[in-house]
Amino acid sequence: MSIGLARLREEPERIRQGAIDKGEDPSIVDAALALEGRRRTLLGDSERLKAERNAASKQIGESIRAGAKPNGPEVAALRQASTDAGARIEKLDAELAATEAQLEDMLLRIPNPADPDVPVGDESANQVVRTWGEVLPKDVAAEGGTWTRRPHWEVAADLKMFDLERGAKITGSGFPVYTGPGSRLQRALIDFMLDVHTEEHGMTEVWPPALVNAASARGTGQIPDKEDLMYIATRDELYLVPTAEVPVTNLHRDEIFEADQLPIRYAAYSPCFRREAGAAGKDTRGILRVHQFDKVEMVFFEKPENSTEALEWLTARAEVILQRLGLAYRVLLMATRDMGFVQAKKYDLEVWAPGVERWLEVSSCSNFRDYQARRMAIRYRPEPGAKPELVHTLNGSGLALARTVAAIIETYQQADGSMEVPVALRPYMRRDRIGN
RNA sequence: GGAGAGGUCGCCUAGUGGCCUAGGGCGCCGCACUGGAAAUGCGGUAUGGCGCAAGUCAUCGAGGGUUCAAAUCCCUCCCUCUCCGCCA
Repeated sequence: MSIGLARLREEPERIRQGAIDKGEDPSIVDAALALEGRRRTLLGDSERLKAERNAASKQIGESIRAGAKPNGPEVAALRQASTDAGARIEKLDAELAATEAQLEDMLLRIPNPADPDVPVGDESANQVVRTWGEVLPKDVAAEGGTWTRRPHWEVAADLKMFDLERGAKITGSGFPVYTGPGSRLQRALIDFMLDVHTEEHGMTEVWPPALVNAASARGTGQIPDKEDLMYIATRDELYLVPTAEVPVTNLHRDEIFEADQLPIRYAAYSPCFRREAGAAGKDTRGILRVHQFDKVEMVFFEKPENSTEALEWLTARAEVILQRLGLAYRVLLMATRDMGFVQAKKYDLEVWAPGVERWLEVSSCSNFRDYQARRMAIRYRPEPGAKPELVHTLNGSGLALARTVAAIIETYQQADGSMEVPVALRPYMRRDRIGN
């Protein structure tokens, strides 16, 4: 992912301001601009010499064909000229390569400027755009007095829905084992979400590999920036996906679409593996922060003029899932310093978990505009025969399972310790309640 | 894992050191012919960089090497296909 050179030259001010808004050092923008000037000078010099060398080589061929002796003085002089040019080219190209590497490194450190309607500031500037559903209280009034909603891990332990201790035994902490009704709930949720996105929202279902190669990890920016976030199978140089975004976005790396093929909208299930380095000791109870979880991800490839609208639609598709599940949630418009380096605009969906009395992030819906597409060279032809342009990419969870499961358990728990099954999931669960 | 074959401009294919700045066919686009169409004919038809432009440079799976010159020769790697072995 990176900023485009053309844009860097055309609107450095906006990019500089974008960096400031995201809390990054804007001086890289000027440094990159200077390097870009140097690159063009070197490139011009090198190409002029290459043209000379090519001409000389061609002339050697023509002379020999015309009858000159291959070892005669005429050919020797041409050969010398070509060799000399070659030596200078070698030096120039080495310098050029170094300059380009440096430039690329800098471009990678210039963030994608946020859209104009994104609030500037840190997380305190995040805006709650809308809320849906009833924010349930922890204490519930009932005929026989009151009862208190418990955290999901207590309910789940009684209902034998997952087993964290044995997960820790066989793998490590943060690797839950879902059992019995908990296991079926996983299956039901994945099925339900994919059905809604494909049959009702018209997305194409994808079931991608859970490991990707280095080129793919680089494409979506997992390496080199977020390498310590991922599990790596070093022996085979493969990376366990932290989200289906990685394999699915890479589906179309180095491809050119015709305009009538867009938009392309995928819904993909995958397990997600995250080391969560730096989060040790946070959210250790239950399944609020785990190293392996399941997720249905939406990934869109759009024409640039439609991406703004597409983000709203995508976010609303994730909301449909929460609404069908009957879970209270709120939509946050993330502020510049809280939204991430590569996003132009991002909404987070947070679901209310009444047992732990917290808003849990279950979806993050982003528009990357052309920033991600540039790195992966994903383009389209606006008109037949026209010059290819970068597409816009978007993605969003729809939804992440573990936290959604926690919210379901805490929302649907009953006074007697059992759990009601959300109506939308009953056909998939083939039961109305868990326990009793 | 072993043996063999192969990766060329959307698809098929030609091309064993210099008229290859890659030829032909199919498909596609434009024009001509036609009442309209088919057939036919003519022209066009990769991507990226630099340049106001003319143009120029790079790319024949990827990377490196030999050479004045590489699709072509050498080395390493990747992928596909066939056969064998192993296997959910």
